[in-house]
Amino acid sequence: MLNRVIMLIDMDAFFAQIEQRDQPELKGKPVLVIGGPGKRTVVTASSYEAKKFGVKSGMPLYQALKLCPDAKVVFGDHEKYLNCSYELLKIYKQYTDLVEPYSIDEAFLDVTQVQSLFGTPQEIAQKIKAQVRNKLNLSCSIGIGPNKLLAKMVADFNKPDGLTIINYEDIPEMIWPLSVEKLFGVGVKISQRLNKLGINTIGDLARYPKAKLIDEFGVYGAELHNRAWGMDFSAVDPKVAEEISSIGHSYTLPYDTDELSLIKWYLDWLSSKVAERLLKDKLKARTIQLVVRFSDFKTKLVQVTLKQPIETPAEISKVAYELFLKNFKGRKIRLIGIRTGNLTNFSKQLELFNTRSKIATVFMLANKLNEKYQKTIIEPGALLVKNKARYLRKKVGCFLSHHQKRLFND
DNA sequence: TCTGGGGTCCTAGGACCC
DNA sequence: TCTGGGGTCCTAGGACCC
Repeated sequence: MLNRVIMLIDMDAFFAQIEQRDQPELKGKPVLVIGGPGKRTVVTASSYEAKKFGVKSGMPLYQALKLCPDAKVVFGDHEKYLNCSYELLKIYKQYTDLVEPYSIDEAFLDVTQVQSLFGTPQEIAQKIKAQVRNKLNLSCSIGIGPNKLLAKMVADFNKPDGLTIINYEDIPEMIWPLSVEKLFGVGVKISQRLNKLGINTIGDLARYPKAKLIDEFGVYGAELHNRAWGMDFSAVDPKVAEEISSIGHSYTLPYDTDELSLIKWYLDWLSSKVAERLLKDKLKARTIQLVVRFSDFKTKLVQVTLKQPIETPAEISKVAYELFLKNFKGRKIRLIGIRTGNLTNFSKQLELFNTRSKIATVFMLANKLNEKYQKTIIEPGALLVKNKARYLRKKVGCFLSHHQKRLFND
């Protein structure tokens, strides 16, 4: 098989860099980008000048300011960063169709097939870096490897403004000395368990008997072992990022509360934010999750899956509030959130209008009418009426097109 | 002075259907 | 009279990533 050439492009301190670009007075200074006001806010991004003091993203702001008292604190502008992210993707797509956005500031590119057009992997990377610099006045770091895993791991090597290439034969020298939590998929919990087994570096993991890892971690043990050997066969897939599987919002309250009226108010607010995004993406949701974090920081999640998908703020909030009353009433919470899943694309449903079964067509028509009048004109029960065609004709006859009438009369 | 907000994927057990 | 196995959907929890 042809050796693949995969790139991971990772923006350097993305949010902070954009702010330094747009506010020249911040250049060369430690900058902390935060999400919002409040005592409980954390650092979402920090400039390299701030990182030197030990500031990391996710750190509470008060803590970061202790480490770096002179830092400039800036409110993040997520929309601006998103737009910037789109501009970056446009640049990448000039080089290959195989661009997989991985996060707001990272993307994988498969450049295997475009080397005859744009040069060696290194030359392609340099061209992209120059273009990002010239067009957006931003710097990025690029990792190049035979698969996504290795490309991603080495992208961090020479940050900022780095360019690192790795081949399979470099794994013992470049990857194995790294501590095991640097391996993609190894977080706090798993690294603790690995450490207990005497596995501290990725090399330790690679040399550890695979069978024993499987005993300890199940199938994930085999996966970890493969990763330690730099094995990853996953493709760069431009489509993965297009399919949204859940949409949610959450909020950490300024102070812990068990007050129902307040909780209800926040659920209404969160529901409207969720509904707004559902509408924008023409989606409806069947599963509603309520997320709650208590004063002791334990987080609970309960969910319900409905027969029919919903989309309006009122519907979502009602379901979430019922979940709250049923499960968490009377307990003090510090965070509340709503996430929706089991999403169906409403525009696609409409496309199916002509090929759907009659009953589905009736349902959709009923839904549309109910929506139009903001109330239930046709109840689901009506659809079970034996002579539903006549029933519906009587009720909504004047709205039916010729085609629809024929459907009902059949 | 405690620890954000946006996601994804995996697992295990129970319900239900065939 | 005693007893099945596979598939799918749902819930809850856990781990991870940026």
